[in-house]
Amino acid sequence: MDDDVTSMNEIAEMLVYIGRVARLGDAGSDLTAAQWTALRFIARANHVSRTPSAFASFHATTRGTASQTIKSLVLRGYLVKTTADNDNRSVRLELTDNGRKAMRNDPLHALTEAVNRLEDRLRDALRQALPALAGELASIRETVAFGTCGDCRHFSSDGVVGYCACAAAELDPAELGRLCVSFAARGRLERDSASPERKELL
Amino acid sequence: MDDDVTSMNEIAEMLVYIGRVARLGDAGSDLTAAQWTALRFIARANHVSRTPSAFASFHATTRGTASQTIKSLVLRGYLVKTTADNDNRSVRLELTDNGRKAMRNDPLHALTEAVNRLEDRLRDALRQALPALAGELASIRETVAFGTCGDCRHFSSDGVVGYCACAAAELDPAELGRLCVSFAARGRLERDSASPERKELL
DNA sequence: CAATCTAGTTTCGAAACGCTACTATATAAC
DNA sequence: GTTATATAGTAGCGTTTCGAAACTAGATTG
Repeated sequence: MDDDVTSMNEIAEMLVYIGRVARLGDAGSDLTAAQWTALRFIARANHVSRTPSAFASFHATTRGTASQTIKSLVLRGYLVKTTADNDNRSVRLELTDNGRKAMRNDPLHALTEAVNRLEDRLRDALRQALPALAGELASIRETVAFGTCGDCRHFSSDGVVGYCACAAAELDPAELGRLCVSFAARGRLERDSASPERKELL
Repeated sequence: MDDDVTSMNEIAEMLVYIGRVARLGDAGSDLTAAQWTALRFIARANHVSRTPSAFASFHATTRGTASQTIKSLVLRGYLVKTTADNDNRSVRLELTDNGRKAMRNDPLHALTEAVNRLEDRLRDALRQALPALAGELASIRETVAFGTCGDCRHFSSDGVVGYCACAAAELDPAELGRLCVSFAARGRLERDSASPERKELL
């Protein structure tokens, strides 16, 4: 029993350790760790999630800090801002050609390569365990979880086109693998009322 | 093929995301995230690894920064310094009673709890995959990996007492589950000459 | 149309961090 | 045994990050 607690702690510490080491490897390139995280997020987020606010919650920081990080990327010409069609307060972010080019040198590739070298069995296990873990963590913390539309509870498919119950609209197939702020994990039911303020997005 | 690359990237990003979210939850308590990391490390490191330098490499930062972080914990009465018996330059760090008490409120417990809620199958997979991943990452980066004596290549046991080939000495059973700077992963052989400067420790 | 909510920005102070320079001890070379 | 070199740790400085709070402006509710 006590043994078990110890081993959970070891897993948790290892997770933090790996995340930190991978993130800090970002040093040396022309972008800072925070800037890489932002660029990566915008590159992987779906349409409604490519906003400063969504990045702020993904990055577990404040909107103010997120705004600064994004501003620096816009100044460097890696991101462009456009105002959303339906809401003049809101900003949509997109990668420029330079941004896409920069992403090809993403220092995270070291971790990607490390994942690649794992046995298939372990890699598959990670693929399953990590989203579940992110969901549990978000539930405990009562924060927003991030996940892809294809894994989302709001998603359904009639075999031909995907549908998102959250957006109440058909889903562009390209969005399926993208991150969404209004992601809701499938499976466990208790998590239903975790984040009260989750309505209009996507 | 291209699909595979995408999914490795997703795993890598998820790892960084979870690590970051867990770490940032540290905010709100009386210690900063860096201070928690230091306290946690000293609490989990074996005898030869409870030094400022070992913490610096674990935390992927410089010795200068590590020194500051540790100084602040000493000032707060969470750590004490003693000079090593055999080397007057070197410092050994230990938790005080206050330090141990503080550890009971470690904000990382949210992640530990999340790990706890996973299915057994997934948790076991993490227990295997993460050390392997840390080893691969360290190998790619050519940095020091961290792991516990029990998983170390230098470790052997005749069934009664454990022995560490690196320290050339019997191993206190209490050290088995502790982190060590001179950890060397078992299994893959190619990793043998990864870090040249790994000799005298433990 | 007034009150309230939300998206985003700005400013400021505190801390983290990397870098460089420095002290002191240990080890190696000759 | 003296000199050179490596290692453990610290101190100071400038940059960057980050959180908190104040602020602007567009949306929403009643």
